[in-house]
Amino acid sequence: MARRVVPTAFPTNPQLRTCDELGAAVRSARTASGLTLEEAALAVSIAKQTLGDLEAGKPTVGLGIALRVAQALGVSLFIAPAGEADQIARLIHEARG
Amino acid sequence: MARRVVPTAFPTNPQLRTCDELGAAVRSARTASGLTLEEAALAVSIAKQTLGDLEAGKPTVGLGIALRVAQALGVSLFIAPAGEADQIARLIHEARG
DNA sequence: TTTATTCTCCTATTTTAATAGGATTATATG
DNA sequence: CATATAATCCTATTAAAATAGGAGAATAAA
Repeated sequence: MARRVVPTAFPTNPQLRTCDELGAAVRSARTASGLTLEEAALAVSIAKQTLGDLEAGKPTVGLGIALRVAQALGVSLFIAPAGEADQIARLIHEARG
Repeated sequence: MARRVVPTAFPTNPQLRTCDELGAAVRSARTASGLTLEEAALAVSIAKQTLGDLEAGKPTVGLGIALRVAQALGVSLFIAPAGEADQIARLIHEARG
């Protein structure tokens, strides 16, 4: 009789350009692990509203919080000079089949 | 007789874990393009101090600002589930020779 | 359809980010 | 070494993030 945490899709595009994309990834990772917003927020020591904002793609969230939450929930980030971007995006895409 | 913008190295580790790493990448990209802190800050419409904070790895900088500056200066980011992290890191590393 | 639970809003408060301007420090170059 | 210039470090002000707590809306599942 209980509503469960609803799984969402991880973004297919490997390039991270916007806050929305990071938010979607974080939400996907959180729901995949079955944690509620409140549980996850407690686990990373932030307010549930802040985590909600991050998942909603609000650009106002602090960079440190965003990186910490991403890592804690299982979202990995990568960095490269823009010149390598296309090649890397292709590599990741291919590696997924 | 003038001091020029000093080039710095881009982080070798493709994985983005900390604010410091993003800061180092941004600084590397900025200096590579020969822009001063003030010029670059003006170009992306933020205060020079904020850009300085970002490059110094301060976690307090806003996520939206960080992503916007990274993109504008030529730093590309990628995102993936943690399960793919090692494989992707290896791919990027190999692609660089 | 009902219901337990999750998520999203809302308000108020406190903390802190972002800014502007300028002073100081550091250092690449001549 | 001398010095022009970039980066850092101040101070003060304004704007906004982060928080806590709870009310309301949405919705999986029985």
